[in-house]
Amino acid sequence: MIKAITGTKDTLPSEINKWYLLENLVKKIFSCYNYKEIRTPVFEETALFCRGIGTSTDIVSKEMYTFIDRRETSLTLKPEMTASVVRSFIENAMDKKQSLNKLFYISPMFRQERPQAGRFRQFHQFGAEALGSNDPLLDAEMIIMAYNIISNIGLKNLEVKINSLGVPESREKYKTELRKFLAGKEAGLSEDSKKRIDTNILRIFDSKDENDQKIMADAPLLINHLDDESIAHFEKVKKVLDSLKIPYTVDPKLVRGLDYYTNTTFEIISGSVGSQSALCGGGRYNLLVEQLGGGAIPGIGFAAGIERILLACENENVLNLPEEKIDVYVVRLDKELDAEAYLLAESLRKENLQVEVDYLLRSVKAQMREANRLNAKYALFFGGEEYSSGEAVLKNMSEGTEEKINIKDSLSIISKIQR
RNA sequence: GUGGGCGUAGCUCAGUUGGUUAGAGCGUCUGGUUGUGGCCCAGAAGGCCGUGGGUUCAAGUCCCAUCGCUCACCCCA
Repeated sequence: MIKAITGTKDTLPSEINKWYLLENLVKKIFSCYNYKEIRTPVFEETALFCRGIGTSTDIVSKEMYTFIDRRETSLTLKPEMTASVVRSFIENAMDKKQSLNKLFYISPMFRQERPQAGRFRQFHQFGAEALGSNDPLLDAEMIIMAYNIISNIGLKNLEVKINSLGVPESREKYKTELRKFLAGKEAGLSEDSKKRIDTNILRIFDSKDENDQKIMADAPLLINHLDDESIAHFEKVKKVLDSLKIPYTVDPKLVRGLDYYTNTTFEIISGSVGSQSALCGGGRYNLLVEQLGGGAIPGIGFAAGIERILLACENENVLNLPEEKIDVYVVRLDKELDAEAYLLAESLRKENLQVEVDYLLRSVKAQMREANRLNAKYALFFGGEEYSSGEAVLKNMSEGTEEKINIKDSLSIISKIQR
């Protein structure tokens, strides 16, 4: 038996309505903030992600689905959206058409990681990118939009964490200081963290190793080494969040993994999923557009994991949708009248009713069981004696009441059904 | 890439110290008088017990390998 690829899964009809609901909420909220949807190809030239995300990151160094096409070009299934959006932004000269571009997306992403709770190899994100302004109000807007969507859906066990990484100059100065602090303490660090001293020293703060945590408890914090402008920027973001009573905490140890972040970074964490608890993450990237060959244009964005949000919903027992119902089940009383029964169903469907008929030539009893299983509001008995007088029997399934109606007069049927 | 747990009907799971034709509940299908659902009752279909090898008179049960699922580490949404 051929099975779905490891780390991928089918979204079955029984769960699709939750996706619709979340996607519609996403579109509605983004539209309130005047963000416009953008769709980009699922694959791009590999070089885009190497330059955009950073070759030293785990995503680029070991998690990408990369392949060579017939023209010997290296292509990669997109592991995240920001690089693609920025590429499109530059390629389509969006900054020349309007000075601020506010974009959103809902799209599959691909990363070759080991699957676990809330992590898949093909997963889906929605997110937003605002390109063209360094206004801290936009930083706040990103956090607010993400928080609104996630809390609107009914999730409770949430934590908003924010931090500022400042600008590269102050960050480099700080890293040197952190290295000085760690000098002589390497022996006590975990193997992973020893490596991080060279690769990504900030990430040592994130370590789950107890000894690492102890050592880092006294380490100098980046947030205390920011330049004045970054501090002012961060203060303004916090002020807006305070005014709107967004329940956030400043987490000086929140270090996002991708190379392109500057200034504000944030995450929304759920306590209701497994170890992969970040439902959403984002931040400002004022250098990325230029790095990808565009102008010196500031940007900020976030991405949220749909599967993780739905998992949290399941674990918190929210997002319980009502049972699906259909309007009418046409019960065929005579086998010979199957085509006529179908045509009757068709005329009702033209009036936008949800209608089902039997395609299996089953007994009336079996058809009624089916009607019940489908939660039909009405059963319409077609055939028999009534057929010769141009009538059919309409049964209200919840009341159990029946009445004769004229078949030709489909509008009268509909008025009965739609009341 | 590393480590733990688990693979028995469509689903959730039982299967006793290895011992006859592998079970239950739910679901599906058919019936319970001629053309009527839900509840109830009766019956039926549906399993190379993940795959391959080994031990044994005998393996769903023990051993090895392999594949898959799952959770965690790394990292990320």
